[in-house]
Amino acid sequence: MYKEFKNLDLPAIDKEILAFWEENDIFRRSIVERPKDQPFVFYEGPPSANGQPGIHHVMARTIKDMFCRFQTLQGKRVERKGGWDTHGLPIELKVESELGITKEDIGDKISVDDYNKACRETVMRFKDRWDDITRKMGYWVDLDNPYITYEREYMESVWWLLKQIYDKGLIYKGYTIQPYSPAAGTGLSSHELNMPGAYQDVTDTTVVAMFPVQGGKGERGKGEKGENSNARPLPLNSLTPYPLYLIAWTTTPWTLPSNTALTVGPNIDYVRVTTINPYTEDKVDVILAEALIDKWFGGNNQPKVLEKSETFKGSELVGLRYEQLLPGATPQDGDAFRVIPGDFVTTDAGTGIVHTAPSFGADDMMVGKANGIGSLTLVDKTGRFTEDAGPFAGRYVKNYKDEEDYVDVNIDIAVHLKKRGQAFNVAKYNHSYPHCWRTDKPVLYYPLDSWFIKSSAVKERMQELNRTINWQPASTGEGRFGKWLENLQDWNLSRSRYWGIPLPIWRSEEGEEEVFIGSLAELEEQVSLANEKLGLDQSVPEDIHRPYIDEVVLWKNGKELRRELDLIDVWFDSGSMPYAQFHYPFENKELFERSYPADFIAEGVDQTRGWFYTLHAIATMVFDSVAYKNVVSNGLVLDKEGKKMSKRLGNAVDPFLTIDTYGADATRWYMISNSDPWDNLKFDLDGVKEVQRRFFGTLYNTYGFFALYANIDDYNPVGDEPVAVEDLAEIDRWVLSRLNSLTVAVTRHFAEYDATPACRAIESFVNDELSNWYVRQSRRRFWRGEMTTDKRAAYQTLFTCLTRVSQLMSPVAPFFADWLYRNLAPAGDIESVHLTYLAAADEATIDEDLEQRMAYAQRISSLVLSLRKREKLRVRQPLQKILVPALSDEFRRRVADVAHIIQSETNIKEVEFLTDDGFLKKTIKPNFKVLGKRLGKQMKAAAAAISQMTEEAIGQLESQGTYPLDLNGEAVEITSAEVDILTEDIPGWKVATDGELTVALDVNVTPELEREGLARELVSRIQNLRKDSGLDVTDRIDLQIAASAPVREAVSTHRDYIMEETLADSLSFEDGLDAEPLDLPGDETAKVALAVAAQTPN
RNA sequence: AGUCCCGUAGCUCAGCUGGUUAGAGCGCUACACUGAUAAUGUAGAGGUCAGCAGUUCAAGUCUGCUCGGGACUACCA
Repeated sequence: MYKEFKNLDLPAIDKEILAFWEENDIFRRSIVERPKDQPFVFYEGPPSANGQPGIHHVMARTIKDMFCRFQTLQGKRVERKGGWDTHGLPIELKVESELGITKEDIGDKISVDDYNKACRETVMRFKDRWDDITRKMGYWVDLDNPYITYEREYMESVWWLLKQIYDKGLIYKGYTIQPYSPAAGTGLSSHELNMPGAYQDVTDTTVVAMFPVQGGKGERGKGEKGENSNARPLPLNSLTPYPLYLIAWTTTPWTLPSNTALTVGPNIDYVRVTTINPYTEDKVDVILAEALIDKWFGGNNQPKVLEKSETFKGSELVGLRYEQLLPGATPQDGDAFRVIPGDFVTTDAGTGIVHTAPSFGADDMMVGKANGIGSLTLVDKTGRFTEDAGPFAGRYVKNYKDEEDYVDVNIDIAVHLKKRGQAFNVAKYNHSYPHCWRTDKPVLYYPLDSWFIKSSAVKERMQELNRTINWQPASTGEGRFGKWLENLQDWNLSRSRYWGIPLPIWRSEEGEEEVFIGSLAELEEQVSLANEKLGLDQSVPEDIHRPYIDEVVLWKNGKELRRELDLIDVWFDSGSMPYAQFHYPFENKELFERSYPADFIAEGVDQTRGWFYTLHAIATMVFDSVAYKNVVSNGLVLDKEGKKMSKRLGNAVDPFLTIDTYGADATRWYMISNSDPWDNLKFDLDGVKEVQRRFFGTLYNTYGFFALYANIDDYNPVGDEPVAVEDLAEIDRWVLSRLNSLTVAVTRHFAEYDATPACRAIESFVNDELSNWYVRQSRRRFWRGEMTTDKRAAYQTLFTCLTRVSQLMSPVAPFFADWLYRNLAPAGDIESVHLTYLAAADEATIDEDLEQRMAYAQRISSLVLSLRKREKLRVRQPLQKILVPALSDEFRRRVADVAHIIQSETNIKEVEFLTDDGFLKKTIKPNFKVLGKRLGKQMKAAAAAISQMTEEAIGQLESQGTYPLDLNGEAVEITSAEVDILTEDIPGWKVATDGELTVALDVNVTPELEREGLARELVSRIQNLRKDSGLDVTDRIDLQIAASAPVREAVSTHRDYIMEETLADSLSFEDGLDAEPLDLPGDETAKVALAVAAQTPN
C-alpha cells in the first residue's frame, strides 16, 4: 500500500527523514559505498562557533551541501570533514568584554594561562547550536571528526607550512604602518577595521600648511649664490622678492610635527603663484599643482592670484629642500625635509603636494623608505605627543580619554601655524575615518614591528594559477580576486595577541641569530640542544599556546634565543586546513594526496580576500598548486527590504524558527531557486511559503494522486513488466521525453555549479508539465476500468517521473526527495534516494518532434478555451469542430497526431484542417535575424517592401520559393526561408491567434450537442452529490431522477454514459422525487436522489 | 575614493551569442472548471526594460557617462 496523507507537513517530513538517516547511517553509507578511486574533494571552510548561526549560514551551507550531494548521485565519493576556526581577535575581544578587562590587564589582572583557558571555553560555546542547525537543515558534513585549529597537531602542520615558506626566503621582519587603537592599546586587523560602523563620518580640522623653501626668503631674485643649498636652477627661481613656500594639505594636523618630506607627482604640472597670506596679509609665493589653483584661490575668503609662473613638472621640484615646519627633533635615520617623487600623488584633492610623515601613513612610509628621508614619531602608543613635540608635548592627538575639557590639539596646531605665518588655509572637512569598533575612538596609523610573508614575490604565479580556477560567478575571480592579486601587498602575519598559534621563531636579543621551527620534533631537538648548552632542564610543553611556549629558550652560536611574542594571523590557520586537517605531512600522506587540491569549495564573497585568498596563497607558495579547482562565492542574505540583517535592527531571520515552521527543504529551495546565489538575496518568508505551496504542494498532490489510484488498483510498478515503448500513449512518451530533457539540463547545470536554473527547470517540469498537463490529461486512464496495458503504461510513466524527480531534486531538497522516493519504493526497502545513482538521461527517449507536437496541442487548446470564453460557451457543452489552417504538411501531421488531446481538453468533436488557400488570409513578415544578416543596411527598406506584398505575391513566393524585391532601384531576391508566412484570419469565423497558430471555432450548438451537454452537466452534478454524500470514489450507486422534458430526453439518449461515469448500477425516473432541484443551464431543472447500491460488484 | 555585483510589471525574478508584440510566478479583478479540489484553467489591469549619450539596418541585450542599492578594498594628503 502506498501511504496517503491529508496535508503536506514539511517540518514533520524533516523529522521523519532525519530519524531515518540517523538510524540507518545514510550519510556515512553515501560516502563509503562509493569507490575510493572516484573522489570528489570538498573542503569545509571552518566557521567559528563563538557566535550563533544565522540564516546566511543556511544559505552558504546549502550551496556546499547540494553540489556534494549531486556528485554523490553521480557516483563520486565525497568525504566531508567538518572543521572549527577557534583562534583570533573576535574571540579574544569577546572574552575581554565578558571578563570586563582590556588588553593591558592580561598578564596582570589575569594570567595569560587563565585568559587562554577562557578563550578556549568561549570558542565552542555555541557548538551545540551549530550542530543543531547543521542537522536540521540537512547539511551533511562529518562533525564527529572535525579539524580544530587549536589542536596540537593542527598547529604543528601550520608551523610546518610556515617553515616551508621561510625556507624559500619569503618571510621577513619589518617595520610597518598598521592600524592601531590608542584607546584600546592594541593594533587592529583589517578585518576589525571593516566591522560595520568602523568607518564613521567625522569632521576634522584641516590645514594647508606652508613649508618655507630653503634659501627662498626673498633673496632668490637677487641671484643664486649664498647659502642657498638648492643648487639646481629652478624655473621657479625667477624674479620675485617674496618668500617662497611649498603648500600641502592635511586632514590630520597632529602629524605635521612629524613631517619629514613633501611628495609631488613627477608628471604633474606645478606653478608658482604670487599671492597674499590670508592670515598675515604678507605677500608670498607658493607652489602647488596648476590644476588645483581654482580650489584654493579666488573664491570667498580666498586669496587672489596676483601673478603666476610658467608651469613646470613635479620632477623638477624633486630634491628641493625646505625648512622643518615646526622646528624640533630631527630624524637620525635619514636625510629629511626634501621634496621627493611619489606615484600616488594626484590632483583630485589637496594641493598636489603631499605632506609626508612616514610614521603615520603607509604610503608615506613606503615613499619615505624609497627616498631615505627618515622619520619622526612624535606620538606615543597612548596617542600622546612625546616630549620632543615642543609646545604640544604631552597632549592627546584626539580625545582618547574622554576628557571633559579636552581641547583639540589639531586646532591649536592650526592656530600656531597661523601665528607663524605658515598656514595658508584652515577649514573643517567632513570625511569617513576608521574607528576602533570597541572603543569607538579614531584609529591611528602607527609604525609597528611585524613579521611578513612576501606574498608580493609570488603574485604573478598566483595570478597564473588563479586563471585556472573556475569561479562562480566568473566576475569575482577575474574582478574582485584578480584585481586584489594584481595589487597584492605583503601579508602581515603578526598579531600582538594571546590566543592563537604562536610564531615559531626564536631570536637572539639583537636579532642576529634566528631559529625557525617547522615541527615538534625539531623543537624537541632544539630544546635538548639548548638544555645542553645552557644547562637547563626544559621540555616541550604539552600545550604549545602562550604562555607555555614563551618560556622555552633556545640556543644558537652562543646566543640565547627567545620566541618572537607575536601570534600568527588566524587567516593563516584556516588557509592551512587542506594540510593541517590531516596533520600533513606528519600523518595521512596518502589521504592528503588523494584529497588535494579540492574540486570544490564555497563561501560568501566576503571570503574573497579572506579564506579564498589564504588557501590560494599558501597553496601557491608551498605546493605551487591551486588549493581548489571550483569555487562558488555567494552573496549576502539581506532582509526583505534589502537591508543588511543585524541584531541591532532586529531584522535578523532566525534560521531555527524558519526551518521549524516551513521545513528545511522549502527554505533551501527558496534560497537557491529565487535568484542566483551570488546575487544578494532579499530573504522574504512569503517567498518560502510560496515555494512550499506551489512547488512542494503540487508535487505532493501529484504523489497523492498516484498513491490514491495505485492503492485502488493495488498496483505495484516495481516488478511490473515494462510496457513496450510502442504501447505507450503519446502523452506518456511525451512526458518521458520531457523528463529526459530535464535530466540532461539539470545534470549539466549542477555540473557547472549553476543550481538556480536547475531548480527552476525542475519546478517548471513538476508544475506545468507533470502536474498540470500529464496528470490532468491522464486522469481518466487511472480511474477507468480494468488494469489494461494502457493503464499500466500510465502508472509506470508517472512512477518513473516521480522517482526521477525525487533524484533530481534531492541535492537541494534532501528531505522531501527522500520522503517521496521512499514512499514510492516498495515497502520494507530502506533505500534512500541519497544512495542511488542518477542514471544518465536516456537520450533515445527524447523526441523533439513529439515535444513540438505537444506544444501545439497545448497552445491550440488554450486558443480554443479562450474562444469559448469569449463566446460564452462553457467547456461542458460539446462543440462540433475547430478549424486549423495548415500551411505545411508537416504542421498538419503534427497537429493531427495530437488532435485527440485537443478534443478531450476542449470538448470538441473534431479538428479540421484548412488547406484551401481561398479561405485563408495570409500575412507575411520578414525573418529579421536571417534576412538582417544578409541585407544589413537594406533591411529597413526590405521590411517595408515585404509588408507591402499582396496575397498574390505571397503565393508566388510560396510556390516558387523566391521573390524579387525592388529596394530603391536595387533588385534583391528573397527566399521563403527568409520570411514567416502566417494566417491571422479566416473570413467569416470566430478566430484566435497565437504567433503562427490560428484556430477557428464552430460555435453552432445543435439540439444533439445540447442534449449531450445536458448529460454532462447532470453527470457533474451527480458527482458533486456523490462527494457531498461522502461516498468513496469506488462506491456504486442507484440513481433516481425527476426532470424537465429536455433533461429526460438527454438522460435517455446518454443513459449508458451517465451510468458509467457515475458508477450507477441503476437509473430510474421518479416524478415525485423529493430532493433539492439542481441548477442546470438554461431553464432546465432536475432532481436527483442517489443511494449506495445494495451490493458492490467487483 | 577605487574595484565588483545589481537596477525589467505593485513584489520576487527570467530574457541564450543584439533581430521587431519584453515573459513567468505571486498579488489584484472577472469568469470558468470540479472523481488531485485550501488544487486548476481562461481573460483583464499593470512596463519610458533607472537615466543620458553612442555603436548598429536593428539595443532590455554591446560601449561610455550619470543616478540609485549593495559588497569588498582603502588613512591617497
